[in-house]
Amino acid sequence: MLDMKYLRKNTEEARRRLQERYVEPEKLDELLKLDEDRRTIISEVEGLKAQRNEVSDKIAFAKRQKEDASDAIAEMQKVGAKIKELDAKQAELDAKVQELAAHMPNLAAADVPVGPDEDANVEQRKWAPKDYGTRPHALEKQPDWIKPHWEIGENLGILDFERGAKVSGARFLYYIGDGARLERAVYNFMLDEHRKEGYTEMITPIVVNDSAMYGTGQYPKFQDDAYRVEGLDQTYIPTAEVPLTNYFSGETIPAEDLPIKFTALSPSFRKEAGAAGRDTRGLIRLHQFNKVEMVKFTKPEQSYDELEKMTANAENILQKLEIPYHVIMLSTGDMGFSAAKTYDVEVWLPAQNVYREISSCSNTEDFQARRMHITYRDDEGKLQLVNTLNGSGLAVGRTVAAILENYQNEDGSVTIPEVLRPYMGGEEKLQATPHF
RNA sequence: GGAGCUAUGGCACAAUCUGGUACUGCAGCGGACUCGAAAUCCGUCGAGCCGUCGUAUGGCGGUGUGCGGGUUCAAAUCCCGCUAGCUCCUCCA
Repeated sequence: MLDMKYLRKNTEEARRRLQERYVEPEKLDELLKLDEDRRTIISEVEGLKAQRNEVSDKIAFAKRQKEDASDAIAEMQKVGAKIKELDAKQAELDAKVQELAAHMPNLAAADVPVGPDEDANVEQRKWAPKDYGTRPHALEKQPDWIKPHWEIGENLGILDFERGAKVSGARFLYYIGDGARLERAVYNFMLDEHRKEGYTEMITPIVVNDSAMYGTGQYPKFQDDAYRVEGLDQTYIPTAEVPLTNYFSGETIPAEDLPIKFTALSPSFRKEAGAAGRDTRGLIRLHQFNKVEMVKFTKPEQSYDELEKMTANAENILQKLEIPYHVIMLSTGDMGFSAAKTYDVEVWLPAQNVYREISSCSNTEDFQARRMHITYRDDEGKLQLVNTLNGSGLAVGRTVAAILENYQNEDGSVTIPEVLRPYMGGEEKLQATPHF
């Protein structure tokens, strides 16, 4: 949620910054007009309420003195009717202002590249291991035996997309045997790494209420992509960002506790509305996937430093796994609704010869905190909104895909990255193990 | 799922039956006493949100007794709906 006072006082700047986010300027004009109408009504109705309060006191006093007050009561009946009418008008305007404001995305930070889509994103840095050994190399032509991860997984008998589709539908799958074990090793490794960095590990509700979805900005605009529980005002989370960030909703956090860092593994549910036909194979775009999430609550002056650190925490996972990636800064048109600035970490998938998003780290500044009313007291004792950040650390299924593709061998086996071996009972290789 | 009870400032509580300035204590803040502190005494204390005025510490007004409605000149109080917690029954890992 944007700050109405900012929009009123800095209208021209706001207009420009909203245009950067591809919001039509008319939306802002409409919002400000409604806001003005609303304030006019408030002034009017508050005057009447002040009058009513005053006269009611007099009536109370008169009654105590056993005097007659029927004239005043008759007069206040008229005032009361007028107040009721204006209250209703104000409620209507409040709802309209709320509706419009709730659909406005966050403003971009000053250094975010302006552009309509991913073509305007700007690469920040690239990383690759010093020694690839015999693995497919990010910078060289790929050998012709290289396979996409879904073929590797099916050949090894560790991924079953067909049964997933049979039992649930497209974009669902089973992990089997070593596949399930690998997924578990990956997210345990991630959680352990984040714990070392001071994140508090959480297990959160996977179903949340509407106000939580609204608080982080998924609602009201993106309801179509959510798995909503029929008959209840609850939703299967699209990311653990929702329960983690809403943990403090409505609360004032002691300033000395900031910054606070949470991490959680959770399944994430997305309908992927509008993605029909894209990435239909493999682990890239599923309706249900595991993700390790990072969330931070900070003071405003800390939040951009903490964004850099969070992105580094995501990168750390891929560096320890020794998988190539690059980091890009998203453009104003490609960023998510609540974000002021976003870094995507994209992992290299050799079989497709592309970088694919595996983490998205965003600073929402006070955009979510304003919706959720999360505050702290500054040095002067005044309440201020905290800043909230969120990032994947990392998408687990996509990490498994990256491991399968980057660590595949010509004989169809997959070498297990060294850091995962302690989590895999010391095993060094995934071999074909037909199960069922 | 059924029944009963509960929800008031940072904390603990009163006022609810019988509608009329939300009591008191603790904590907090300011002051007195003191070399200083404790104790004591005096004063102050509804966080936040909204509107408005002001360069501003802030003033004025509105709102604010879990949430949303209703009745009334006036609601913590009466009525309806909801949420959460507790107790019992039922069920369950």
